[in-house]
Amino acid sequence: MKTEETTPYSPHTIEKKWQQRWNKEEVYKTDSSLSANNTKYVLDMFPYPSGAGLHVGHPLGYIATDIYSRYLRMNGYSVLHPMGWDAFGLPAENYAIQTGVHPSKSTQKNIETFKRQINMLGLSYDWNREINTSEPDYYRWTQWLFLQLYKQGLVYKQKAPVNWCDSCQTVLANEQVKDGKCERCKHQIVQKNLDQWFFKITVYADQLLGDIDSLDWPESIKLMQRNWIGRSEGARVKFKVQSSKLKVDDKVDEIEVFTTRPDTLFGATYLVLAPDHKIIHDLKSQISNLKDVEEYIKMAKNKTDLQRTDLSKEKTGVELKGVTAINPVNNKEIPIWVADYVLSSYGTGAIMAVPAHDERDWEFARKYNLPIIEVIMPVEGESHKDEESRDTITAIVQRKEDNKYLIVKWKEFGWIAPPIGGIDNGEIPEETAVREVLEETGYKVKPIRKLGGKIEMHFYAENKNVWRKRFDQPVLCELISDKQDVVSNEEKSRHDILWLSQKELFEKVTHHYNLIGYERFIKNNYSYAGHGTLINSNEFDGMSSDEARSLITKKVNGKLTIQYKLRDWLISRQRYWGAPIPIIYCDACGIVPVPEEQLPVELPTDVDFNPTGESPLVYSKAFHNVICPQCQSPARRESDTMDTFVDSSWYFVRYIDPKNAHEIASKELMKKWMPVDMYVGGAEHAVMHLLYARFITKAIRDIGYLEFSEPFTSLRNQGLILAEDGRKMSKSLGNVVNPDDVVKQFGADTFRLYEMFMGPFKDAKPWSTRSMVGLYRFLEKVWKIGNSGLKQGYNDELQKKISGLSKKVSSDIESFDFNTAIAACMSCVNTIIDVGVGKQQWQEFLVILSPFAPHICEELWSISGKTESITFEKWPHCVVKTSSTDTIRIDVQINNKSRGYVTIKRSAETQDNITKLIRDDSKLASYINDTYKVIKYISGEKIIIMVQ
RNA sequence: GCCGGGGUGGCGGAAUGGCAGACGCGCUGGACUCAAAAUCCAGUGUCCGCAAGGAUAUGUGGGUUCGACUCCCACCCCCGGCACCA
Repeated sequence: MKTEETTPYSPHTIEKKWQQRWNKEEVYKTDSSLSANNTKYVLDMFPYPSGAGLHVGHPLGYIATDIYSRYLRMNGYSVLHPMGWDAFGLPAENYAIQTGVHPSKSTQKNIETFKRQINMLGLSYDWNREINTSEPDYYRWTQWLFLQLYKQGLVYKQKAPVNWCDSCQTVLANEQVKDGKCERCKHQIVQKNLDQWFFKITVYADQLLGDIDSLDWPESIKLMQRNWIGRSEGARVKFKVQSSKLKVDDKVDEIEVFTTRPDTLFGATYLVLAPDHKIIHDLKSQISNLKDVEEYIKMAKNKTDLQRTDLSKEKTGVELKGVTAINPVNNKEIPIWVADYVLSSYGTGAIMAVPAHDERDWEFARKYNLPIIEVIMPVEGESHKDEESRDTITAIVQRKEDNKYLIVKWKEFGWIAPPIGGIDNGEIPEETAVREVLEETGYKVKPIRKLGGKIEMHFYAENKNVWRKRFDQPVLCELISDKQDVVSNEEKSRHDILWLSQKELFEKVTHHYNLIGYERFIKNNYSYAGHGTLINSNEFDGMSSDEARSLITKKVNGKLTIQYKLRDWLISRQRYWGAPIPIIYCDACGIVPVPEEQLPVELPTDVDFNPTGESPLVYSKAFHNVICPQCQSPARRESDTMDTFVDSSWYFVRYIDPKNAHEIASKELMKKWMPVDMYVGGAEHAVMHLLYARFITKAIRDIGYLEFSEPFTSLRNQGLILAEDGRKMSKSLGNVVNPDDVVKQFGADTFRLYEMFMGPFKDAKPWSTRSMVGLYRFLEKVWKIGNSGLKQGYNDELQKKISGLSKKVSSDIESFDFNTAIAACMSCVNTIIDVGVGKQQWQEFLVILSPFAPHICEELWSISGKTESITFEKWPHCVVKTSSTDTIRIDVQINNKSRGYVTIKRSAETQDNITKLIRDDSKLASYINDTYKVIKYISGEKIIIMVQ
């Protein structure tokens, strides 16, 4: 292309010009008329307006939704694409403590910065719908929501052990505690018993779990939610408590446990209570070693969560002497222990320990010498008709010098297995093991002990041509001497002897040879946690775990139940900068909800922010003292505020109708827009925000305000943007990239393209300022083409490319593969530079590029003669040209190597013709000689394979 | 430990089971220039070769297939989440 004198690409002039114009003409204002159909709601997770301003990670998601929204508009949709501020929160309050600047002031200032930065990127938000959770107009409805939930019985107040952060001087929700530390300030969390408000999210546990399946969300997020909700099926079983001192009027006569494995009840050899279990207190008078017990409880209480969950440490516990429990299934007397490996907050806070079939109980039982009874026999394979049944042993022989194991390789069948043999009449398994090892290998061994219980195995014996069932007992043996006895020739001819390391065992030992037994042995863990066949369980012997669970539960009058890990949502915060909880305490009337017409309960301004452990609101006379709405006598207001996650659990509803003074949002408008079609944000909200929003949605639905159950139909996560050094961007490392600087240097369009081009949207990827020039160069090329007098011509090769481009970019935008969409645009521009472009084709190209780089495309669009904004231009839908259907491409492989392809008319597609084509193709012909022939030709897959 | 997601040039990354490395960065050489930037042209996985070309190559080892980055099995490593939930 000739280098003509054109105006240089000057992004700042163009971008400023178009941003002003879009703003003035309210191009992005939502068409909110009820008649508008084909609506889409595209939403970003709204930011907390921090003092640091916009970080380059924020726009990644915003640019993606902007591209998505622009694409949808061009496809005829009416798009709701709003932005707002999650403005309540601790940082603003902490800033106030340091500087004395009121949070509303600093927040307002931060919002201005954020907004300026967002606008500088040319993002197509409808600012008429801007919301701010810290404004009374907004939190009035947060409070209203609280009252609705209260009315529904979904809110309660309770003294409960809560997570207290001494640094933040407030409680935290379970979800906000990471590794026993405050998620925000990393301070150690302590447990405090406080009177706090809770939302009953657990009421919805079942629905929250069940509805996950229907969501178009990343599987990883769905899984995290499922795990967080943590549903387990099991049973509650009561154990009678027995004591030498037990009096008739004693209240405590039983302990209820929750177990997921009622089928193992015969193996329950002791009970364990959590250290803070109420029953311990009630049993006090019966416990003979009370001092030891109290000391243990005190020690356990002083442990931090981090210490308690340190799995590398041994479990500890203490027996309650003087009391015992009765296992209801066989009336056996078993000891009761207290140990902090049992949690009071899950199930009943008490467990039945089955050491033979639970790893933790096993570890504990071994340490304290508690009895271990096997009641489940593992089963490998499935049973078949006419099985032969035999009792066998597997001898596990370890050589001390090198820790290798004695293994036999069967020549005829290729099996690799330890010595195995049938137990003869009158033998005990240990004797069989010694005998078999000697017979097969000539080694003399002595038995050490049985490894766990028997294992039931079903397998096909190839050598005998029959299905077999074995009840196999693994026996650990020790080598007496390295010397081998003479082995009979018959045995020798059948197998070789190998010594394998642990690792090799897992790799080489073949199929049905006792892998369960091995694994349990090698991992030094003889508890078997899987299902199987019951043994040592009286009348239930021989049943499967599945059959036995309900029958045993029934026999002991237990109850089959479902247990969740999910706990109620603690929403009280002892801080100022949040929505006040709309509750009044009256000496006469008790807890009185603030009447709806008195909302909002506004935050006072006469407060001292310095944290005291109580809400700063306590010290505001104007706020604290109030008249009881019921009896008009003096009363006081609740001084706690709500967790900011309450604000963000419903904000997407308010965007629908942000200025409505009578309702949270008009039902008609909600019907029109909700639920959110596409929601984009970071994966760090996998369980908190996203679960809370789902819960609140279901709750409002049940109150009658919504007609759907899930707020976010589709969810996409953006990946983290790392610093150039590959580490996380952080102020302290000094590696933060400021979007202002980048835009100043390259312009917004380059910035947008770069962030989308960096790599897959959902992946973490490092920033590279150096690589940005590539995108700038690309736009310079685009600029040059757009400014060099366009021909009227029409180029076939290019038209094919542009049709393909429209298809490629469409599908890439829909699947959030923005990086490859941009690559395709670049490739197209390279073609244009090579072959030239006609005006109409150029305009089509601009439309395709415009969602990514709207400013330059608007400018070139107008330079090309258009007067309307490109915003609502119709997206060029590729007409799939069918002219090429009668020719097909046949890839050619010669001697298993792809060498090229030939194109042929479908009608002429015969092997002879193809053979000729290959011979005529100079490149392909160079790979063949005169005697070559086509050996295989797969028409449907367009593949041809030949051998010379 | 368990559950996810990944391992492809110097770098970011492309590849419905069909010519691996698209696109971009960087680098090398050349053109333009007094010179340098910018721009343009050519090249760029590795090894052998003057070249044509050949060999080799997608974490490691096996397997399925005419054909494997892609599917299956085992292992190693990295990232993220959960973690005594009975």
